[in-house]
Amino acid sequence: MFEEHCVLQSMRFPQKLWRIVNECQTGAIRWSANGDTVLLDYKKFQTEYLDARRPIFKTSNITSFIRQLNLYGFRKVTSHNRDPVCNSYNPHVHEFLHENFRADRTDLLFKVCRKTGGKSKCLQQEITRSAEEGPRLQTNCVSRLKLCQVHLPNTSYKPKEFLF
Amino acid sequence: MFEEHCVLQSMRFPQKLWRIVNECQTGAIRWSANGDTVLLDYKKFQTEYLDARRPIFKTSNITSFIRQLNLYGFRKVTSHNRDPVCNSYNPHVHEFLHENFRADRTDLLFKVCRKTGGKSKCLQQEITRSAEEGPRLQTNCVSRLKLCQVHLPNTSYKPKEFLF
DNA sequence: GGTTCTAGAACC
DNA sequence: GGTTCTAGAACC
Repeated sequence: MFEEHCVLQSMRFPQKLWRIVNECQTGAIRWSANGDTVLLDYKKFQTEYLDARRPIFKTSNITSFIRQLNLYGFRKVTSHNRDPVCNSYNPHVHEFLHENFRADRTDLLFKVCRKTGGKSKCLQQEITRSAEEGPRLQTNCVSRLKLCQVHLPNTSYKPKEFLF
Repeated sequence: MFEEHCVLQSMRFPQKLWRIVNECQTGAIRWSANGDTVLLDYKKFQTEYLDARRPIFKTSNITSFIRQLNLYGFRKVTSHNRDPVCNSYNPHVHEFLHENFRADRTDLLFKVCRKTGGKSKCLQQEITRSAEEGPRLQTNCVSRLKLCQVHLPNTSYKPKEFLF
């Protein structure tokens, strides 16, 4: 278990995040029902994963963690197409989307990389983004509508297996 | 007490903040030992003053609260001239400085105003800042050195009277 | 005027 | 590559 913790610490941000989303059992961080976005409970996440006494990330600051998400291209999901878990009863839960950060898709994970000031190393990501954006979002909206009809509290995507 | 709460809600940010710094008894927010900066315990402050069930500010988000501080010209105090309370034993305590936000100086409070994109309404503040900056900081460093020698835990400036 | 999301820049 | 502080911009 101690060794496990050391492995986590040494990983890069996207890999570390993917691992944590899959292993967390408390709802601090989890996949949305579709498995294509991440649901983050700021309050729980701070307590469980940003505790300075047990450092997993180098910061204990939720703001710095959000900055990392943005630097890696995650975007907040707002407005009508949020996961139904993000409602007024769960004010601390926020949803983040990255085209290439999805449950069961470790094959895409290499495309999640840090945005740099100048030219990005994630060339492939840039190229494919515009082509995928349109249809994906459409599909997402339809499935979200269905979800809203049948949603039960705490329904969220359960990963089938851990690939790391 | 309920009425009191309504009054707080209707105040502008600097006045509201000044009031809270003076009335808070828990250490969530308080004056530094000198009374010229504000010590903010993110964790306690979130619980006590950003609770969505008892809204004082319109946000329950500590990040938005910090954005307000910055918009009004508060700056984080970093490096060696921090108040001794801001140490590794108090990881949630952060210190903020505004030239015109000080204990017992309500006469300066009108100069604490929102930075706008273009021209600021706080013309007087702009003019006096450069003249005051040098000597004030020097004095501050000396007194901080003394404080470091004699510092006792939880020592902080106690306001003499509430002027609102 | 207040809130939110994201990014710039400097630093480690 | 990660962290921190601050600001831009859009929105309410």
